[in-house]
Amino acid sequence: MSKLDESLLTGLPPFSLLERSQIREILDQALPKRYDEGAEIFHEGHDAERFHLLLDGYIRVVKTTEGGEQIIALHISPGQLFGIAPALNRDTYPATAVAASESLALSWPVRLWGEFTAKYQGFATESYNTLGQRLGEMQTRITELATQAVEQRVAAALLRMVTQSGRKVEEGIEIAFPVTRRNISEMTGTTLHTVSRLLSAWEKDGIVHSTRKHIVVTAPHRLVVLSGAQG
Amino acid sequence: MSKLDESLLTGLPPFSLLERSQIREILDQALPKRYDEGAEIFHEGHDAERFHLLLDGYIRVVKTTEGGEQIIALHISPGQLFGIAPALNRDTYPATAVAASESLALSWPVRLWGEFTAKYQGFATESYNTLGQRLGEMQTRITELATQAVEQRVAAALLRMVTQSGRKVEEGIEIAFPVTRRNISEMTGTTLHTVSRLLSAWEKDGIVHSTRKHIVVTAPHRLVVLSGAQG
DNA sequence: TGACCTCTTTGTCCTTCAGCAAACTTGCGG
DNA sequence: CCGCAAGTTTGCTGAAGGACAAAGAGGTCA
Repeated sequence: MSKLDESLLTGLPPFSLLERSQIREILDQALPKRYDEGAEIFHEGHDAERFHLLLDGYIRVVKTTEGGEQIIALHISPGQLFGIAPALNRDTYPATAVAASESLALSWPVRLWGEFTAKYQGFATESYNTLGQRLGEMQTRITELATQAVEQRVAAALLRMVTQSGRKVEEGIEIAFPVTRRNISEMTGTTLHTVSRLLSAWEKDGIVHSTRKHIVVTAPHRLVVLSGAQG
Repeated sequence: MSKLDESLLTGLPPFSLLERSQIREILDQALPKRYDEGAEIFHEGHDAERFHLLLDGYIRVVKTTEGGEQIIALHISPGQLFGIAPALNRDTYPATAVAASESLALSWPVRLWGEFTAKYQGFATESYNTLGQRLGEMQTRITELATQAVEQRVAAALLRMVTQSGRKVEEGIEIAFPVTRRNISEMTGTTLHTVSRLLSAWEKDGIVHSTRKHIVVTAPHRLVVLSGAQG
């Protein structure tokens, strides 16, 4: 097995302040792994044995209710840490992580967490920044769910995915990983039927263009208006 | 001005591992302050200049939408840290804190945060535990808002307040701070009218007994059933 | 004690959206 | 190339709960 290249980590915030030799050390302890679309990286409630860094692809962090309904808590983009239960002193994962598209991630055993935060300058800070952002995002979703109508929430969810993972194509901006109507309903607390109706309507209005598991936003500004421009 | 008594902090988790002399040091740097019911402790978006510890009373952490609607994000009970923006590297408060009842809190300038976490054993750990719990609670609220009907959410909200602050009285368990129908609607994303109807119905059923700003849960188990026993 | 403000209750109407049902499309595996 | 599974669309119906309206009940302050 060939060694991982140092350039993998060089640009990433948690490691940006580190020496080449330190990055080497970190990489030598990392376990790289590829995940197929739909594959589970870790499961809610299981022992948190490793923490992860996404190099490529997209991850959905999902909670399942006892009724069997799923709620998408979070999307992870390349370069982000995830499954960082140790940062919160938890010893089980609070949610399940599933690859939204084919993905590549590194992971380390949790016992290295303490070492990383102590030894590598900027690592702890950056991790807590991430946490803060996620907390803020969750806040926003709570207020959305509590105060906004379904249409606005769906619009906001689309916009969020676009900002987190949008890539420019000729028609507009495309969401870079596969998304189903059901997925969107799981992000917004509605049904896939309602999402389908909304997307159909927006398609007719020329705001989005969608095919199976694939969405391009052609008029983001109009979506912003629909979303009620929260925050 | 008289010195603060060391026993104030002795039992509290963030300080439980510390020496008497260390607690003295910490107290000497603290600014104690009393807040009337309804008084604001800090405001969303303002510079986070201090972090706080609630000694007595109850705090509501509130977000306001641009439409002017309020959402209650969190309740703080005595012994808990709050306004800990520095833990997440934020330099502004993410929400507004209001005293739900007459309250007493200590506070320290944020520049001491780094010192506290570095110097006092257990302080950092405990803070991040708290954060983890709050994150988990927010998760729970998101799934509730996304999947449960209003009645279940209101029942769950009552139960949450009862567990966090309930005190036993002869009739049942009483929520230890003033709560209005509007407050509950702000916790559950509904209207005060709907909350009023629910409470009236429950009163008729002998599940709760409520007077103005004041709620006693007389049959908690039945409320658990109504809440759908989430989690 | 009276005026006022906040909190609460209750009624009626009406919109939104979930639930149910069924058909259609697309892609994949055998 | 066919069959099947997963994803999507669309119509219909009904119920939950938000919006609007109005009045009653404490509490507080002058």
